[in-house]
Amino acid sequence: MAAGQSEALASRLGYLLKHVQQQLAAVAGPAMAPYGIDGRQLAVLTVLAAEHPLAQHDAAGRLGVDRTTMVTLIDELEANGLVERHRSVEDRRKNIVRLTKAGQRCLDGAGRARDEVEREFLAPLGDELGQQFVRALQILAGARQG
Amino acid sequence: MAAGQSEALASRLGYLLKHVQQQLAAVAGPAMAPYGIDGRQLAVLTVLAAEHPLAQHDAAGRLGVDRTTMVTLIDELEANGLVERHRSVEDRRKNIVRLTKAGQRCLDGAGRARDEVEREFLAPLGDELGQQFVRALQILAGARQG
DNA sequence: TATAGATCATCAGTATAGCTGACTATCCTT
DNA sequence: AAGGATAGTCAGCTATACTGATGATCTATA
Repeated sequence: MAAGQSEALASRLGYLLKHVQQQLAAVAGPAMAPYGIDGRQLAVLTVLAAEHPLAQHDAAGRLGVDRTTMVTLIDELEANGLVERHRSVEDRRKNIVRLTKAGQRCLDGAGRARDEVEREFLAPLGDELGQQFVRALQILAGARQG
Repeated sequence: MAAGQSEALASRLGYLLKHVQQQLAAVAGPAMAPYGIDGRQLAVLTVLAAEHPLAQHDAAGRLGVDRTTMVTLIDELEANGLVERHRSVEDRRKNIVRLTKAGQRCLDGAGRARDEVEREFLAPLGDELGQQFVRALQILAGARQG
């Protein structure tokens, strides 16, 4: 436990989660920067690559973000040529969002960078505790959804 | 893993941390509400009770928040009569912040409520994994500070 | 077939958290 | 006494994310 921190907060879940998340963001941001995207945009590319085709609305659901937030997110990605919007032919209310070639390349590079950052980030835990940590997060993320 | 979520993000640290934190906040908020404070304000009360007397600047350091954010935080707590500002006699630049009687009562009640929320939140992990999870968070929070 | 209700994307406006930079008052060093 | 550092405050900015309204489209049902 380093300089400024408080002993009294060391076991407060909210405090710990917030600060661990901030620290991850602090190292992940610079790692993504060379690819011209941030973590949220990479997450969008990731779900688009995994599940295809995907409407904006469904992508928002996968990521747990608001529909209006997704509009902005896709706007940015589209402006950078990483994704394309296409009106769905089956349901013309929907925008199908597709990765472009450049989007796929960006995902490949930035995805690798992210994986490397995550590995380094978890390194202080060692192998076993690191895996238990991720498993615990998965359980907690799943336990109260929807 | 519930309805809307993406398989592809299940192992992404940033995604998991963000959503677990949001879910904790979603249950912690209502639990604090009866005491008229939120999680950030409770954190302030907690460090003030643990370490005493504490200047605003030092409290900000303990919590890892900006000095200007602390001004607002203390403003709110003071307006509700939970803390008092006093100019330090040794160093008249500093505001010593003290819990009032009401602040102590609030901390007692809200602190218990928070502890209960945290216990319930971690319950899906079981005893052992829950403890490993908290230990992992403490290591990660400490590993890269300052 | 006509109509009512739901869904999807978008936009404008709003709220909040957190920051930077400027300012004042005070302290410390020389 | 003077210069530089520190503590608190404030105004203003940015990022994030929400609500509510709107238009287009789909679905169900009478």
